[in-house]
Amino acid sequence: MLSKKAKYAIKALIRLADHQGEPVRIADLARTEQIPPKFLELILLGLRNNGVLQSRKGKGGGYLLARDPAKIYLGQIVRMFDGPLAPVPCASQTAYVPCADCRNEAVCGVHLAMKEVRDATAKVLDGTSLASLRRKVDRVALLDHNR
Amino acid sequence: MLSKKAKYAIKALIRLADHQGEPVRIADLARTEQIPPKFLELILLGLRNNGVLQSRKGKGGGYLLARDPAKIYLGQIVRMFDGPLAPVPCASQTAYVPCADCRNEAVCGVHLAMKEVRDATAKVLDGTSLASLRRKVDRVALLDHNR
DNA sequence: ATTTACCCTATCTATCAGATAGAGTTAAAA
DNA sequence: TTTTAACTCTATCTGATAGATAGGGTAAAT
Repeated sequence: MLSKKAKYAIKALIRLADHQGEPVRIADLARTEQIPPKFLELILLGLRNNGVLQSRKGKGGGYLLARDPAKIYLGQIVRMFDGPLAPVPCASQTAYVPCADCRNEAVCGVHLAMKEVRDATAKVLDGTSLASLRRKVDRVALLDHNR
Repeated sequence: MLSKKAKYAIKALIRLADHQGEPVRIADLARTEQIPPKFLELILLGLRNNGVLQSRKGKGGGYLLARDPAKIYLGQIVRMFDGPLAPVPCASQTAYVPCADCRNEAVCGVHLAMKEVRDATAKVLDGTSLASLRRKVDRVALLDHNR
C-alpha cells in the first residue's frame, strides 16, 4: 500500500513541475490538491530535507523543485516515505535484511517470488520521472478530450 | 509490504505441495517453517475456508492442498490475506474504489503510475503457481549445489 | 471411550499512519 | 525598522491494525 504521505508527495511534485522556477505556497498546493495543509507541510519539509525541493522563506516564498523534473524519479519519492519497494526485507536491493526464519535464502520460494515483484516494481518506479509522468498524463488527457 | 500471514501462508503451501495427498499436521508445519503454531492455525483455517486447502480431523489428520498446485496462484493467496495488489484503491482491478480527492482520474499521475505498478505485480503473482514456483526453486537449488 | 487434531471466537499489545498544534525563524516589503 | 508572510521544527493525539496468544468446542480414528 502506498501511504498518503507518498501519494500526496507525488501529487504535489507533479503540480510543482508545472510551475518550474515559480515558488508555490503550501496553502495553495494544499487547496488545489485537497491535502490537509499541516500534513502537507510535513511532507514538503521531508522532500526539502532530502534535496528534492528547495524553499524560499518570507513574502513571495514557497516551494520549488530543486532539480530538473526529468531527474526526479518516483522510486526515490516512494522509498523516502514508505521505505524499500520490496514486499519483504530479504528481497530489497536498497535495504536488504535477511529473514530470521529462513534456513537457506537461495532456495526460498517466498524470496524468489518477491524478488521478482520487487524488480518489476522498481522497473516502473525508477523508470518514471516527474517529466515522463507529465508527458504520459498529457497524452492521456488529449485522448480523453477527443472522445 | 507482504504481511507475515501471507508470507507464512506461502511457505506452508510450498511445503504442502511437497506432500501431495499426505495430510500434514499444523504442529509439524509450524516447527519446520518456524511459525508460531497458533498463528499458523489461523492462517491454515483461512486457506481452508477459501477453498485452497482441505483438512482431515482426528488421528492421522492434518492439512493438504485442495487442488493441483499448478492451479494455485500466489496472487490469490496474497489478495486473501493482504487485500488488493494495487498500491492505491483507484488502481485496483479486483477492488476498485475511486479517490475522494481526485478530480479526474483519467489524468491523475498517481493513478497512472500506480496502475503500471499494479499490472507489473499482478503479472508476476498471478503468473506464479505453487508448481511453477517449486520448479524455479529446484532449478536454483541445483545451481546452488553445483557451485 | 479416549485420544488426536482441527475449529472458532475473543482478546491483548505494540506500533504506526494520519493528522493537528503551536511556538520559532527567516526574509521580503512597506 | 517594523511588519507580515511564509517556511521550520518538535511534540502530541487518536484510531486502526498487524502479530500473536488463549481456551474451550467439535469431529474422526482407534
